[in-house]
Amino acid sequence: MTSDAENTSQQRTVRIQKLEALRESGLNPYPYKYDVSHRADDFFAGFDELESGKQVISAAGRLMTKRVMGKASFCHIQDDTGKIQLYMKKDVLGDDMYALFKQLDVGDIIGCTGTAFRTKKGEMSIWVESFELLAKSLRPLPEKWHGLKDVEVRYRQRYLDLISNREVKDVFLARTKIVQTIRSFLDSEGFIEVETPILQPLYGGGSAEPFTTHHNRLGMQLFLRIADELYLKRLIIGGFEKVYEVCKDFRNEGLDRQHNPEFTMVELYQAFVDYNDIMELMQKLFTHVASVVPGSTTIKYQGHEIDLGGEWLRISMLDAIKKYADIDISALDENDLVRECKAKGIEIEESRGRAKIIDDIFTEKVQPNLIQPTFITDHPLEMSPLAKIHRDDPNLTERFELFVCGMEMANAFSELNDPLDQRRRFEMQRELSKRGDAEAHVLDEDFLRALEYGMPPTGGLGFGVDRMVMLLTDQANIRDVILFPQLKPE
RNA sequence: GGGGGUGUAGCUCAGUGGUAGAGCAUCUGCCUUUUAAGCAGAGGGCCGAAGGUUCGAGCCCUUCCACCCUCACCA
Repeated sequence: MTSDAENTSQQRTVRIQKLEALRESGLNPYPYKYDVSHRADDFFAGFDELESGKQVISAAGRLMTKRVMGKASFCHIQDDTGKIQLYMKKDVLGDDMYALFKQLDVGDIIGCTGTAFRTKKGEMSIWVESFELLAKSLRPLPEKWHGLKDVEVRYRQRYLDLISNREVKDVFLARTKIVQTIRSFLDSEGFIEVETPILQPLYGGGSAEPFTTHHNRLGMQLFLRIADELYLKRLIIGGFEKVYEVCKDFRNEGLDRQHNPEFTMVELYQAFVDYNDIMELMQKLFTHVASVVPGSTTIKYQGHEIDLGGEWLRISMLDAIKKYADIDISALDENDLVRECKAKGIEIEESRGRAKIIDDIFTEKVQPNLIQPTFITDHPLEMSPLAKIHRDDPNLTERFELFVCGMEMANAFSELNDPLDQRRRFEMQRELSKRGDAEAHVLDEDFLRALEYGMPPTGGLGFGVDRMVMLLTDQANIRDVILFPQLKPE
């Protein structure tokens, strides 16, 4: 992308000349404040009273359109809540101020005072008595009718996207509302919101490659967290019984429409409950959030109609793989699985361990079928180094993942609280690491020490906020729910 | 990394080998309830970059860059 001064030179030069002319005439093109009595939504909501009372009001915003018709003009200003039409009349404003108006450019920020009135066509407008330039704009805005379409510019210069495309702003307002709703739900359930380190001497709690960084004074390598799990469990050990964190996590992975290297999760941990309780909590939370945004438990996502309000499907990982891939993995070791996948034409990467192969089968054969909300439960032991062994089957764990529209939305366990078993699991991961698995969990002695003091039975959950927002706002790409998504450098 | 696509004026887009186009935006003039305001005129381009083919390249070829889609990778 080319973008700079030389490109916009003509229009920019004209605007800088206007700016200098304003300064010479004694006007500050960048004054300090403006008293706003009404924003657009207040104005429209109270219009009838404002009009009949002839009350003088003030409004401010960015000039978005401008129609000069000789001695009278119309324009629209846009504020945080909407657009208001202004009527500027030469014999009301006086010659000087009207001349100033004609010098304004679309994109300038102005404030005005005046009274409410309706035009002949019925548009609620302000009959402007005076206005003031609040900030001069030096670059032309995107085209008023088509808006800004160039995706790269939309992400790189998100402010232009937000100015030009109202529906984009609505998605981010919805995101804020969703996060608020999650918080208020968890608060009302008695959870305590906490903050744990982003810079960690060891990374843990997930299978992912981390970003590394360095602390100069301590002379040590640090990692940006890939998950919060191990710190939140330390808090459970410390006596907090219900904690959660809205956490930015970082994973050094490829980018696609469901992955951004920094993303937001909510993780929560509750003492004295198991994964069945957490499953109920997840469902309750999700349906509650949907009932606020978009406002219904029946939602549409990319052409699918999703019913969050009904019964959610539950199927064990083994049964799901039997059903969709026709493989009974419980009886098969790593070599058998490799053979079976080859026979069935399932693409897998060999010599990465049994867990990865099962995950490959699941991702390829099962996941795309999980459209309605589905809990996949009871994952094999090797896949789940932080989950407690299943009470009925020592080869499985008490774990679930939630899928909607083929997207993984959440991951939860009855948390492993047997410190000696946890040590063995870390050691299994170390073997995977030796075999070249860059995402294997690393052994965390400090965490093991904490576990050895005793952690109560605990249910834990992590879910992706970005993906939840995607689902609830019907966005296909994670970049459309992250204000400033990661891009290659310009 | 593989496959497909896109890149032309500030923005949205036309332009399949023969002088670089439109609408909006900008500048000048007219216009006192317009609303994608209108009318008349003007300026604005290294056609993503570099090579090549050709008498002649925005267009054809090669390489590169950026972005999008898709596959792979990635809980």
